[in-house]
Amino acid sequence: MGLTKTEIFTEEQNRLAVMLKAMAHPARIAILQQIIKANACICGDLVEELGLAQATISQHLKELKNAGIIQGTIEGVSVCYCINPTVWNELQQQLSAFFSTYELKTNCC
Amino acid sequence: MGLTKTEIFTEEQNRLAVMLKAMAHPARIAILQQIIKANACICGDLVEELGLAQATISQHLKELKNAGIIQGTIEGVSVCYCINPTVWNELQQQLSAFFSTYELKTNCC
DNA sequence: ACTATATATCGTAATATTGCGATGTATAAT
DNA sequence: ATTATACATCGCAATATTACGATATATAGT
Repeated sequence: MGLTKTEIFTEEQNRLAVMLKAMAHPARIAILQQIIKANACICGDLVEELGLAQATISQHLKELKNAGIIQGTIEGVSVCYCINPTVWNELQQQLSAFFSTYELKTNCC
Repeated sequence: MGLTKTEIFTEEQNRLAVMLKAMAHPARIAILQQIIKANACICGDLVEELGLAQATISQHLKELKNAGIIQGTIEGVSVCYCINPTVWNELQQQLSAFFSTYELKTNCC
């Protein structure tokens, strides 16, 4: 064993899990915050901002990109990363919907 | 290596990462959905609902409980699990705030 | 006390993640 | 063409996750 049984879950559950997993690391949360804060796209600045090696940051960026949360555009020597608005909004919607399904009721344990 | 460098991140970043990580698995998303749907708390029903072994479900429940997202109350032979309203709302607030920091601007890559 | 039921925990195998140094690749400048 | 800069990728070691069978624990009913 050791691998998730994706086949027994819905497409939606798997997709949400992938997105959340991409965000579920302090370094990647910090990267997203930095990208959002700088509005325009950043790249190697992240290596200096956070205290991680270049290879590590690059790997984290790849994971965020794979999940579709960010997008990178080559700009000369460097690469400019920014939020993917479509995916970002999609995720926001889905999470919002997910959280709002819960409603506190007294008859619980 | 192989372990996250939590010391270089803020308390908030680490906390959010822990919560998201707890939710970042299709089985645990399914479990949360089931718990919310059934409103009142469930337990071993989850084993039948999802197609996973009892030990596996128990482990997933433990992770959700460790993150504080759910809480379990012993009820005779069985254990009743339900959402922890405080943590749930906290997480909802934090995520909402996080997502709303982003605002689309044209001058991007 | 004995048995059934429900859940938790242990131990284990397979696989994934994290982080980094070293190295590759691709553009810009001289 | 050569060199510098910026990233990406490879390979590795340490650790974490996922899933499950087997076993422990704890309550309820007889």
